[in-house]
Amino acid sequence: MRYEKGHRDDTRRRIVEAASRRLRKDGIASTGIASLMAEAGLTHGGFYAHFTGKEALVNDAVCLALQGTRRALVSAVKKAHEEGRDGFEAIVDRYLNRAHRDHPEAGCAAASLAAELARAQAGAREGLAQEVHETLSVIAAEIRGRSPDAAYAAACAVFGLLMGTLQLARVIGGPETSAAMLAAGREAALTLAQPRGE
Amino acid sequence: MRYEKGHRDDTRRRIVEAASRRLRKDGIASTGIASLMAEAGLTHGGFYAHFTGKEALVNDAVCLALQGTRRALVSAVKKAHEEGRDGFEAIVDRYLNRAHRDHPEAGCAAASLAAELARAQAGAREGLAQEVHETLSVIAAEIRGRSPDAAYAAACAVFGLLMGTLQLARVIGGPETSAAMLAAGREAALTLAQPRGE
DNA sequence: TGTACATCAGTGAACGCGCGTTCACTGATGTAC
DNA sequence: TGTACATCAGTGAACGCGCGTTCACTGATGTAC
Repeated sequence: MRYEKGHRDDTRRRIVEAASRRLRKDGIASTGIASLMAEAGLTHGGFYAHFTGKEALVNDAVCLALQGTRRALVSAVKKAHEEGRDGFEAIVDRYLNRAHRDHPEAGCAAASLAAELARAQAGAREGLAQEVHETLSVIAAEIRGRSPDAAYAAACAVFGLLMGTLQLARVIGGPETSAAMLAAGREAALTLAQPRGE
Repeated sequence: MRYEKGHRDDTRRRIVEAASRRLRKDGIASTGIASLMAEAGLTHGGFYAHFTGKEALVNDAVCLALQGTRRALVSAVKKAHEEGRDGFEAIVDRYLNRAHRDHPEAGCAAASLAAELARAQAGAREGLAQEVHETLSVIAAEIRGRSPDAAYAAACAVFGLLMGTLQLARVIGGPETSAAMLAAGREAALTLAQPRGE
């Protein structure tokens, strides 16, 4: 067909975007190449013109998703600062809420896929560490009154708390129990970011 | 063959135990009935004499694993109390350490499978909520100086923190980065259980 | 005591299906002459 | 301006494989007579 310049890149992007949503929704093992390509409006054979294999796609899709989450946190922080609110609190509220709990396909890839990625081949998590590191830095920047190292360490714990709490809220049934989980996580996150007294 | 009394129950237990390890190691979708039965010394056809389907096995195996984790925490608490140490600190150290990070097959099922269970059919997580609730109660009992409700809410956050931190430590490469994650999680957990000043 | 039968945990072939990957092919367009 | 050819994103049949589940069957034992 000889497509216009940029067509190939557009297609690739479309596949990665579709994968990014499907992987978060269904998990890596349960997401098939054929149905994914169909979702992107293509047939399965063309997949290997864009990627060396499933591993490579997973890597790209996970990185894209993590970038999206980070951007969402950054923009929540920016908006909060503009309105004179606390940036850290904005991050927590952006992460621990019902919409995020109920829509994993549009949410944090770490919460949806961390355990499965830990089991995956190395090629599927080449970019992961860097993306997580940058997200942790965004969180650390909103923790005041500590040395950079201490703020980063606190950010690690906060991100673990957010991820873990969201997972619990998703897996434990009952709207009220689940909402209580989110509330408990929120309060704990704020405690972790408080200026260190004691 | 007409086996001795109790043989059937023994076999069933053996299957559930094998599944409990394999599921935590490889995930639900990647664990096949046939290879699981082979691991238990049987052929795949016999599976349906013991379980209505994969869902039912997953449910039993996850509950067994969570019971194991809870017992480990309870025994760590007991030992700590006998030696005059803090029970909560014992729980945290029992959960966030290198052995647990490196051996998911013998570790916490929530950390390995929470996200996948959230996607699974209802039948695969019938017993989950109760098991998690009991584990949260064990943690809550070691958080002093709060009302029962506040201690339980704090336990929710602590368990989320432990799960999330362990997952991050597993997925982020580099022994030193990973060890720093565990240390950050440990410190944060202790902060969350501290008597409430501020 | 000896024989016929019921029991039932476990066997293994077979079912339809989806998986990741390969590959010969298509066909609309840009380029060379 | 008109024709022949190269390009290459995308197609779809085919590969071997493992999946969850079903089912007719096995065969050692306990029980009934």
